[in-house]
Amino acid sequence: MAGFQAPAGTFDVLPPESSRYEALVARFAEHVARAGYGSAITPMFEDAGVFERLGQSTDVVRKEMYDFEDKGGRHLALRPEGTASVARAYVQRRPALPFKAWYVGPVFRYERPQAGRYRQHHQLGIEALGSDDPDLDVEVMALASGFYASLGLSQVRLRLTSLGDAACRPAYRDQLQHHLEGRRDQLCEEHRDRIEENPLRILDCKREACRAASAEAPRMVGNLCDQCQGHFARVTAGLTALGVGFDLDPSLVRGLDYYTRTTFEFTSDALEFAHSGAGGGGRYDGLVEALGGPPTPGIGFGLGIERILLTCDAEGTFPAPGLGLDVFVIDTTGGEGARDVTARLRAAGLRADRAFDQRSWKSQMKAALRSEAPLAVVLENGQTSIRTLQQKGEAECAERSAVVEHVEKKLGELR
RNA sequence: GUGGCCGUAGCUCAGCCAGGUUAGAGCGCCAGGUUGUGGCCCUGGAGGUCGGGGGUUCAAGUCCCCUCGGUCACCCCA
Repeated sequence: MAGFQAPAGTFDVLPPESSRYEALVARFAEHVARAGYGSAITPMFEDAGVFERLGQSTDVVRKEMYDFEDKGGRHLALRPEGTASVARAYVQRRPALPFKAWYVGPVFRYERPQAGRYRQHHQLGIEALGSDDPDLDVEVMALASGFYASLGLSQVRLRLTSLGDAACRPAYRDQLQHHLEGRRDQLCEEHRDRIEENPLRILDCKREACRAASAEAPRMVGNLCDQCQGHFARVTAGLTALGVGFDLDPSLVRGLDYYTRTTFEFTSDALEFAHSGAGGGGRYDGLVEALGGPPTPGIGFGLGIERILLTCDAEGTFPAPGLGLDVFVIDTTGGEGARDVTARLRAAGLRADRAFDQRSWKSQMKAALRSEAPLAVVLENGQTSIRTLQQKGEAECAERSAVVEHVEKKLGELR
């Protein structure tokens, strides 16, 4: 166990599990491409200021960011989430609106690792900039919801609320603050002094003290301005029309401060509470402006790949696809035959693997069976044969020179 | 960042509480036997700085301290 290990909170994804990651990303790409989202590839690090615009009361930025100074004295940070980079790219490049993009990649947060919680995890996400049409909110949530469903997941729930906007949130905030101040000594120790900083966060506190104190507290959804209320009504009606199930959750508060209006989270009932969050997102109509761009509405979501796969495990769905080998070459005559035949099979477009190191027949046979290839080509003294592997069958002799054609024919018969 | 539990073979673990010959098992791996040259079965083999460092002791996998990593709760989130 001496030597190097992956840094705390990071991990390696090796075959066969890695094929599951790839299949998940491929499925996501296909799913959102159908709705007109193209892929955005942005840097994994940015000027730290890009993320600081996400809000100073968010832990992800305030205390969990991997920031550092580079050799040129620039203050940079590994991205702690995906939205800010896409928004920054929009401000810098100004693609035509609406701008719809998806992304995949690692994000970094300096946290205490735990099951389902890492210092580097991977997110899939989409962002749609340039429209405040509530139908776009519906599209975004429906895409996420449909993606979970396409994986065979049935225990992922969409929880939804509206956080209002610049017109109604400040007034609500004051009202909430006032309410909580009257009950300051009832709050848990942690939150007693955070009423001014972020009173909304207290609504989400799990401690009995805070829950009691905030039980009667006014809720944002009940204090929306007319426009936000209209927007939210269109959103819920749209989801219902499309058959996307959701639960209204007025206590929902998300970790990033930039959210406005529609805000949502996907949680899996199949996972432990501590890491049950499988994705989340919402509208961020002020973010582009905060990053120095023109006032531009936007909405998007980020989904945690590891959490999704944990959920798949818990629900017994979306297994890792195999390598999909067509044929495995066994050679007990020294290896030159395997070298040449394998090369010819591959050149013909087949997926072929072989054993090395002149192992025994038995060992090569075991490897062939393990490979899950349906066929084996067996090279022995003066003889070449083709065998079915998944069930015992007669070996068919073949001319060495015609082995590729023979394998192709046999594969055709098996399918 | 706070607290609890855990680190022994590639994997899953026993051994530690009451320190004492060459540290074990199952699975996996390699070789041989058996089998219709094939998944079972039988025999043998390779593989371990007992996470790392320090200490106590005649003697440490076992006791103590530190450290690294994992895990659980909190915090927070994907």
